[in-house]
Amino acid sequence: MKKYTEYKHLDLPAIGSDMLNFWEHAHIFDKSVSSREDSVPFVFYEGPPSANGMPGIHHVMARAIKDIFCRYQTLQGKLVKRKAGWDTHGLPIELAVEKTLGITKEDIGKKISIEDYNKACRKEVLKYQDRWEELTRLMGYWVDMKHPYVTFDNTYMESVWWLLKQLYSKDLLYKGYTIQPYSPAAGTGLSSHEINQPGCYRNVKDTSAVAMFKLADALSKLPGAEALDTYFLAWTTTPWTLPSNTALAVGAEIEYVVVKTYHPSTHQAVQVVLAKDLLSTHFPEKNADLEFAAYKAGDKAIPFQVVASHLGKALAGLRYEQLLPFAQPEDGDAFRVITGDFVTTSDGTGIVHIAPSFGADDFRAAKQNGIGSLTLVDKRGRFLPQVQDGTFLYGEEYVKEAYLDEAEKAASLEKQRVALQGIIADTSKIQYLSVDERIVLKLQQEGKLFKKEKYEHSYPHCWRTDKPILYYPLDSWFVKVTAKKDRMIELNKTINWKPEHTGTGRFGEWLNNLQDWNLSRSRFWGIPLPIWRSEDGTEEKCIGSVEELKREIEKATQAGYPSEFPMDETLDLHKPYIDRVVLLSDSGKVMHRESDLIDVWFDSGAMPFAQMHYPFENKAEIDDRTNYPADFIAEGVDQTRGWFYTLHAISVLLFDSVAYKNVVSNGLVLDKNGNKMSKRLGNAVDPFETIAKYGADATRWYMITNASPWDNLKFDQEGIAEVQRKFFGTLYNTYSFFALYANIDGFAYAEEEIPLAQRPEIDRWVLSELNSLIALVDNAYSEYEPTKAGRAIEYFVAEHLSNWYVRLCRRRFWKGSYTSDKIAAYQTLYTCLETIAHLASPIAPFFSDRLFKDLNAVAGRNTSESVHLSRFPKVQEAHIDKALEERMELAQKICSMVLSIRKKENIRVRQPLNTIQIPITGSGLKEKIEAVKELILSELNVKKIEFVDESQTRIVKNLKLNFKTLGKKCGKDMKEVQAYAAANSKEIIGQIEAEGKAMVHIAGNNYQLDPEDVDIIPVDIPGWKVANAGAITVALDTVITPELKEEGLARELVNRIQNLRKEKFLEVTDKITLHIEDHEQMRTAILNNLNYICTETLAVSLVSEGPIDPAGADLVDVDEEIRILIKINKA
RNA sequence: AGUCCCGUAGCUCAGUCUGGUUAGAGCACUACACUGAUAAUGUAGGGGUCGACAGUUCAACUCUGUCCGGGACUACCA
Repeated sequence: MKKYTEYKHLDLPAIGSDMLNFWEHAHIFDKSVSSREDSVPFVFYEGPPSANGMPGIHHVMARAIKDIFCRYQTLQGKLVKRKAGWDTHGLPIELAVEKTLGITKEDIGKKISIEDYNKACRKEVLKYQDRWEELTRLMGYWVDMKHPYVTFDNTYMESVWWLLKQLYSKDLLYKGYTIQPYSPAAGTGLSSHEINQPGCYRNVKDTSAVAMFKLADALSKLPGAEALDTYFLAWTTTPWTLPSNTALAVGAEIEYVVVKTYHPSTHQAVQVVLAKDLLSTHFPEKNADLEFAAYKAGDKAIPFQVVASHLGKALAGLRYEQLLPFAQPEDGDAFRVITGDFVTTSDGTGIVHIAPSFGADDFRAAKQNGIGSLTLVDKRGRFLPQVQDGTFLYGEEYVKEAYLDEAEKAASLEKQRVALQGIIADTSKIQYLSVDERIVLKLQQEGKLFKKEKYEHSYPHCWRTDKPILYYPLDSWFVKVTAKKDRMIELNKTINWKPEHTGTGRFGEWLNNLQDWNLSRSRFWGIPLPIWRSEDGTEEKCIGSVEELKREIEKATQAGYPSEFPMDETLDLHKPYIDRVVLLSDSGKVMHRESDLIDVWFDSGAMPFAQMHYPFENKAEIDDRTNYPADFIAEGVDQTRGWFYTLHAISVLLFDSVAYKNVVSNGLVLDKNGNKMSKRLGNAVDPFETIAKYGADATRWYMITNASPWDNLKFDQEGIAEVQRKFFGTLYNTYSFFALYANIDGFAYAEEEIPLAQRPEIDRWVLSELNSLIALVDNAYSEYEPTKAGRAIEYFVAEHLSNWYVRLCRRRFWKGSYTSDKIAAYQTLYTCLETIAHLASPIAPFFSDRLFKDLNAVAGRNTSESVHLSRFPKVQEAHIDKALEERMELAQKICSMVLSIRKKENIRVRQPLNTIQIPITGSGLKEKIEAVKELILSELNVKKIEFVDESQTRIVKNLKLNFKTLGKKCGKDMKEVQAYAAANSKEIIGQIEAEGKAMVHIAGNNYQLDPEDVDIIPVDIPGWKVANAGAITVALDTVITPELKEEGLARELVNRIQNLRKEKFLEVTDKITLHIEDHEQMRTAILNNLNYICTETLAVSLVSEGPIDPAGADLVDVDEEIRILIKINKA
């Protein structure tokens, strides 16, 4: 006879390692895939992590979510392949290598060859691969780590090249200018990632100026304006960009005013244009009343007067004279007013000076409006030679003071002292004047300056050189995602986002404001852009495969341009090797590779295709859509504009399809105080330690059930301990209880299934609840709501199964012979436990499998080797009986109320009582209670329930208004009706009970109260002890008759004997003989309950005798007054 | 700066979509009970201006607006 395994105590970490062993030896994961080879696929994509850092606790969170739904779908019979992946390129890796080697970007190619550098990167990137694999294993995340995709593999890179070539052929890949953060001091562009490092933004004081741009169009285009010189006012904190100005931007819906005033330096009458909202910051209110005629040159108070007002969009198209004409833009129709959505009236003048070369917004706005640019600053941060006038500017000057060293400053100062004579009174006294300051001086001289001031603002600095950065136009390759913007938005609407707002909000907004994707990175370790270009830039070729590369190399070689590039097994498509390839254009020109790498985000976004080396292998799987798009992906919410976006963009652009149908974006894992975890702060939680201490199941369960995955999780180890106790402890206890008695009775589920109809109410109830639970959990998993699933399982186990079913049914398991009632109890409990194993297995894979295997090792009901190879339970609709569930809820409520009365009256449950009374309200209440009467009586240790007709006048009733119906009826008089009803509740109750309605008169209005407008609730039965909750009231007869007292004593005695049995380590099944010392108060109690006492304690004989020998006997207190000796012997 | 999320008991969270009667759980705390599931369990208690203000409504934790605090992402702008 096989026995259910019984355990000494619950050890989740041990169960974890046991099950890991079993899974590995029996190849359960492989089987969970191979056993479903012919089934419908459920496509999952693993977002590749970068293994150059240690995995953290948040990875357990993200991976638990992935695992849950993959396991669930496997239980549903789907084929769920999961290929692991590694993200291996990119800046974080390069920066880590630079740090390790103690070098900077400038050293690469000098102090260290690119070859060696990239070798170091290749090594760095998988530094912690074994730790990642170990965590994956320990936490029970099932993913195929034996055959991962690796983004630095040639096959992966080849697929990426193929995708790039598709983009190229579709004209979706182009070379263009973009404005990027650029450090002239370091001579390199910076990524936004670099700029966002702490300390890069610093407060600096710059000279700001409001410049005057003279209207060049006819005044008739500005209705209402007078016949005066007219200027647009625009503010800048970087006057050095003014020579490169090519446009002015206004807000389309912002209101602008034309103001008549006097020029601040020429003192001529002029008109200026600025935003109405900012009028008062430039023109003090008090000057509005000044007489124009009274103004004299040099007066401090300058009169002004608004002469016209226009919306920004009406100003669009107006032309102005170039402010500082050092050079002309080569293309485009410059020096016009345009509109821009970025224009605000928070400061300045509401008119923005646009220098397209030195600002991202500027560049975009200029491009959209067909306006060319001027880039009058070189890459070292100096003006071009033509920016000189001999007086203020001397050509080839650094535009930021910080770029000059002391000697350069001194030399420049000498120049200034000469050149500025006549403009500045005593030039010997001046300090070095920055370019900004001199431009302001120049504007003032030329009558183009409205105002100047020092302005403090935060400005980004280069983290390597500490010098201010510039925004500078650089050559870059772009993916023209804007060409498919509408389609991307449209297809996004078909994606099921969890939570929804991430898709509509964060992602949707991002798509609505889509910009072309800058693909270029001037780095070393990444996928090289497969584009070769002729020196003059007129011809180029995009290579889409290794094969094509080979052909082109051969072609060039034959024409006399051999490349030193091995095409054998040492092939490596990385730098520096690929840069040695020289190709020929169609017309025979030599072409070299564009030096950039591609954005690492393209690598990961390409994974649906590149992980399969598409289209060079596995072509059909993509083309026939069996492995594409994904049914499900999941990552942190920080990937919304990262991986989620790049997947979507590549898919829509090239395959006109979504890349994934369902996506879960989880929130952050914070420390228990809500702070971000970081190694630096020392509050990072080590996932290995956590799993070792609590087990993966408890960790996963805690993370999933504590909060929805998309909310941030405040990770507190106490919470895991609680889950361990509350959920796993309770479930384990329930199993232990089952195993204990099933082993005694030899229950192996060998008997015929006892039909539902023949099982007692409580069995049918728990099975009904169980099937309701299956439906709920199934639904929650299928809708990607793991928290709801977990919480429902938890609730069922703790409340329904353990605290009610097992507690009430205990006697059925240990009492009496092996009857059909007992078998029904075993079958019911078994079914519950096994079902829970299935339902919980996606979240708690270890414990669930242990439970499943322990049960089936004896019962053999389910032949699956592991719960993870089984099928998800089917809801048996016939078992669900909602009315029964309601009845039981009612029973629980009544029990809890009566227990609270007992508590208040200080009558222990062991003391039997005679009667509870329940006033019957509403129809069917009596029948409902009748059905669960036995449970209530035994739980409460009461003899009988009496139902009291509610019409009995002795019952005290309360009137409660139904605001939902009455609110509609009474409207504004609701409050008064309420007050009236409170004051006259007796009359109203009487009327409604007698006539079925009651009338209320308020302020001339009559309102009829119908029975549905009120609840009449019995609250008290005078002379009884009562409790009420909602519409239910119960009363308890607390009189203890002599019979009841005896019965109570007998129960106390049984209790003491049971305790003695336990102290003496008797087996649950051992029979005993009893000798009880005679006591007058106990005499009749024992006599009248002899049978009861003997069956309960398994006594074959009971002798009550006079004084007994204290030797071998125990002295016990039966109650406060009775102390007797009891002797127990094993029979 | 923009977009989005969050704010309910000491802590972790339900409830808000669809307004209605006394805002609920668990943990923690206190007291008492129960106990052949026992490192479990029950009952009772204290603990809440539902982030603030305004609006809509007979009625607002719930709807609307503004703001405050925390967080994420994106951008960095005259």
